[in-house]
Amino acid sequence: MDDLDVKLLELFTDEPRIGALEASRRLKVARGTVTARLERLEATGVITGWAPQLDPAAIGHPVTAFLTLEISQGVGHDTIGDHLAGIPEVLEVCTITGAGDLWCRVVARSNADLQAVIDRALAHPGIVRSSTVIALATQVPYRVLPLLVRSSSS
Amino acid sequence: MDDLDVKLLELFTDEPRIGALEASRRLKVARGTVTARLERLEATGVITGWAPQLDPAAIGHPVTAFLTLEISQGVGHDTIGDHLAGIPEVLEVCTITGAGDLWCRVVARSNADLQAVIDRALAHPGIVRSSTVIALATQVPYRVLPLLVRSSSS
DNA sequence: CCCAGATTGTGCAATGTGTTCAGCCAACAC
DNA sequence: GTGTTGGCTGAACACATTGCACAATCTGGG
Repeated sequence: MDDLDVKLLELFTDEPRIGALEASRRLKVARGTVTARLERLEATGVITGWAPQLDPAAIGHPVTAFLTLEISQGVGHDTIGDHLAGIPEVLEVCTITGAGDLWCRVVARSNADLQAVIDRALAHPGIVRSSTVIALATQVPYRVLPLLVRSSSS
Repeated sequence: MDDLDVKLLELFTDEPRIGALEASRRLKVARGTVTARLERLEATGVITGWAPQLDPAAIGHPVTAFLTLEISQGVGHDTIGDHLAGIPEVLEVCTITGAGDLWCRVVARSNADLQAVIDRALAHPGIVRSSTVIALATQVPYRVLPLLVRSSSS
């Protein structure tokens, strides 16, 4: 994870559709080096994928909310996780610190639809309490790159 | 946004490095159709980018936490947003419902480092209160595709 | 019925990819 | 010092893919 790796990732983040050859020209290295570096970054898990990023808002789900769920004692997190994974509007689920808690990101077509989504999410006897906050605006869109640029030492 | 669009997105999510030609073979459509569809999906904002996905854990930041910040009256969200945007470990910031609140996702090298990151995030006079939860495990990794598969009507 | 827009299949030149090769250099162990 | 290893380079090659343009066909709505 040296300077070249960081430059590569910056370049491919800015202009993902350039190929190995064009990247090698920009960075003034051999094409094989670009290929090898990218392979290594994928092998070490730094690059987890090249899938296209999709915008839930653009496919009719402009409402985002965060749910915090409290799970009853004795019910596995995985049980609830599987339940939530079955709901398409649930985009992400994490276990968090606290008394057996889960956090999840959900989206919906409207505030009314959000209610329905939440109802579906909560329709599991293992969930004893929940709280919801609605995301109003994105101040900083999800990003990872700044981490790299600063700490290219790792 | 019809069935073909969904199949295209599924295909490119599963195997992003296949090209237009290979995709056209798999879906049994003309290459030009694949190209045109992808261009349209990008133009309409459904596909927001093709950047490689990076794993913060793989670059030395395995600790994830969610902060909820309460902002003092009269201080703009943007002010705090800019402050937070300047911190590389802050990966995402949203305004949320509630009394002038912000939510953010931060990562850190360790629990000790997390403390330092949080201190930096809170080092703004406009922030009057905060709470932190640490993400322990990912039950459902971030995804969008299930939304499409179900609601390909939109 | 007619039309605009989408899709198709085709062809070609230009470009990029996968692969391999030998040569070079720095770091390292002995 | 010597030898070895690993990474980078520049080059070559066959092959696949892309960008672009074209006319033909299909399809849904006015």
